[in-house]
Amino acid sequence: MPEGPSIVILKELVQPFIGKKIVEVGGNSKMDIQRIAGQSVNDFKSWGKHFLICFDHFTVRIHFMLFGSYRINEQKETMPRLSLQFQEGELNFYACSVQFIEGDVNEIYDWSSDVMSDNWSSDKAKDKLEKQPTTLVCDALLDQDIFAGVGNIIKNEVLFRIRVHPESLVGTLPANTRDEVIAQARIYSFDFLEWKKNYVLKKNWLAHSKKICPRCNIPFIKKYCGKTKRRTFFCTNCQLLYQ
DNA sequence: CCGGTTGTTCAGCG
DNA sequence: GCGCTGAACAACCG
Repeated sequence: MPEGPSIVILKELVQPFIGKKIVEVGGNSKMDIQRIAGQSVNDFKSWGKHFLICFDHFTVRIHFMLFGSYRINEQKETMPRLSLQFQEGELNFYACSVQFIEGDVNEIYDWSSDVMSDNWSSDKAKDKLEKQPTTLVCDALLDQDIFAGVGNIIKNEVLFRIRVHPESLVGTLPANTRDEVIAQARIYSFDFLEWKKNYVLKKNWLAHSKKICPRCNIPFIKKYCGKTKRRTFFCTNCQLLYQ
């Protein structure tokens, strides 16, 4: 569920609810979710892993964290965190974080840092990377201020694809390699989107959760890398370490 | 059946 | 105030 492309899929699936009025609200969120009742959905947006439901004067931010899920016109056995009933159809969110954002969402979110956005700016990502040369590239890819939407799977796959060791220093990467990190963070995310839509995402993993490097046929290293200490799979033979 | 995780925030500590 | 660590959250897969 959680990585950026999965949120883009959700956004596409809920398009029929745009402009529709919410007639009833339920769920066990501790936020004041009843204020949503009677409101009409102006738009659905996404920023990285954030799913945004926009109303006239406020926006509901859903973050699925690690375990969150949703159902459209269906229900799960468990109590939803937030349930939106429309005249026709319903939207249910489970085990997620629900937050309210007041005012204009365009002033709060920088769309240029979302790798899935039409407004994505690789130049801004480059500027941010240049400001933190001692950051490990595995940590940089997970930094939502730089690559909003990139998660642990995308991180592992991008680094394998461009043959970069996860513990390489951002500032030591050759310029063209650094540019590949930035370019593939976006390109792989769109590959992820298409594969996920076609239910072939896992089949296309080359590194994430794999035991053997498909290029070298030697065992991958599995290590909890960087200050983010997330599971990282890499090949010490074909992924070059820059330090 | 248990262990681990596509994520983030926050308290506590030195 | 800083960075680091661990807990908390809570669902599903293998």
